[in-house]
Amino acid sequence: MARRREHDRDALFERALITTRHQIMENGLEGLNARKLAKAIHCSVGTLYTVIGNLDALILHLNARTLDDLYSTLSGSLQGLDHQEKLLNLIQSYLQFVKENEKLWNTLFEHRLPEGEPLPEWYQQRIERLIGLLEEILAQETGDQDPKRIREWASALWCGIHGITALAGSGKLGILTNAEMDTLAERLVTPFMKGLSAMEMEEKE
Amino acid sequence: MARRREHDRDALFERALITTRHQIMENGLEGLNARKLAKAIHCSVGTLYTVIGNLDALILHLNARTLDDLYSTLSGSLQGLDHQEKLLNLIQSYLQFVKENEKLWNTLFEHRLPEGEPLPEWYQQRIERLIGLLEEILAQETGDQDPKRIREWASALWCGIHGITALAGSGKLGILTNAEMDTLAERLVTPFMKGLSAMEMEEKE
DNA sequence: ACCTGAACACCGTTCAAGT
DNA sequence: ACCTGAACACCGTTCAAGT
Repeated sequence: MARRREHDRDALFERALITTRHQIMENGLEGLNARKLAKAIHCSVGTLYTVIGNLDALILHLNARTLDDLYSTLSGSLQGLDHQEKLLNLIQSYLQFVKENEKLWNTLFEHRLPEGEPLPEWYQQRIERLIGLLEEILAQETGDQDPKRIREWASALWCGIHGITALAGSGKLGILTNAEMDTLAERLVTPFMKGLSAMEMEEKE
Repeated sequence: MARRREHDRDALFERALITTRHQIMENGLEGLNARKLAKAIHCSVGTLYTVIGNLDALILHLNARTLDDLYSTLSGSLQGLDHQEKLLNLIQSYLQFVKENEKLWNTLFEHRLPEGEPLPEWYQQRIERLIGLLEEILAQETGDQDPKRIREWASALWCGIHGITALAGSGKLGILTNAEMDTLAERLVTPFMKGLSAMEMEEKE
């Protein structure tokens, strides 16, 4: 019996998640609301809340899924490339994902937990897995052995690309420039990598 | 008579703006609300609305003021420096401003106009003035003459720094790294600039 | 003319009442 | 046991009614 109930609840949660995904893809995060969602999955608001806890938790699960999709896309895009191509390819795939999933990606950053609430472990791990992809490439590319420095470069570069997508996503990039995200990313990454190699060469002397 | 009324309305608007600023500095954007604000400036909600139009407009004016403060701070910090010091100084002053005005700075990006509404001219100009500071420095530093390319580098770098502050401001930087904003900025900017100079040298051959 | 605040149209979330 | 939806505590914004 308990098993049956569990299954029903899981199925309802899944329906809630998928419907949320659709609603956000169409109208963004601010188009989401509990009453509409309950109606769409054919249950009462009360039942919805017993299943999802609250809207924040639901959105967190949606975001985790978006991060999973991003990870699959990115790690897939690296298959069978030799290592010089990997970095630009990673970034290009990332930007393409952002463009194709604009509203979902915006939700990743528009949504904030109440002040002080930390992101749950299982959520943080999904982000770490992503930055791991970049660390690996940078370690290969630069030949640097210091994991702390690699992590800092990877974070800095990740932030850099994030800035481009964040401003684009909020419609504020157009004030700075007419350039596309891809152009800006190239303008940032190419000098950055060239500088890194130069620094490595100096160090070897 | 008309003059007198104008003055009263302007004074009330100013009080609304200052009080908003205080409320946001203490409780962030989501701590703001029309009823509390009206009470704090001793008028009814109705009167508040005749003066501010709506909350979006009020926040836009607050943000414009924050951008003005940032511009003063940054251009002041460049006075009397020789040109190699300027870039790192600009970025350091920027990061310090963000830290000292965390909630105001967050409001700059947390606040979004309703979908499709463009930012007003007078607001966009304040952003352009800021990017202008960076363009000037990059033009000096690289010696590059092409204004389009300078604008792209400036935008890319601005986005890069923005990414660091945006993730820090939303509490998500700590997932990537324990490094401080300053460290990350240095890790991004130093290779970037080194790469730019290397590219300029190659071009001259 | 101008100010007021009750009223409207929404929210997220809960819990007494029903089955 | 479980589901329901009215009810609570909020929002932003407006406008009939008062001065």
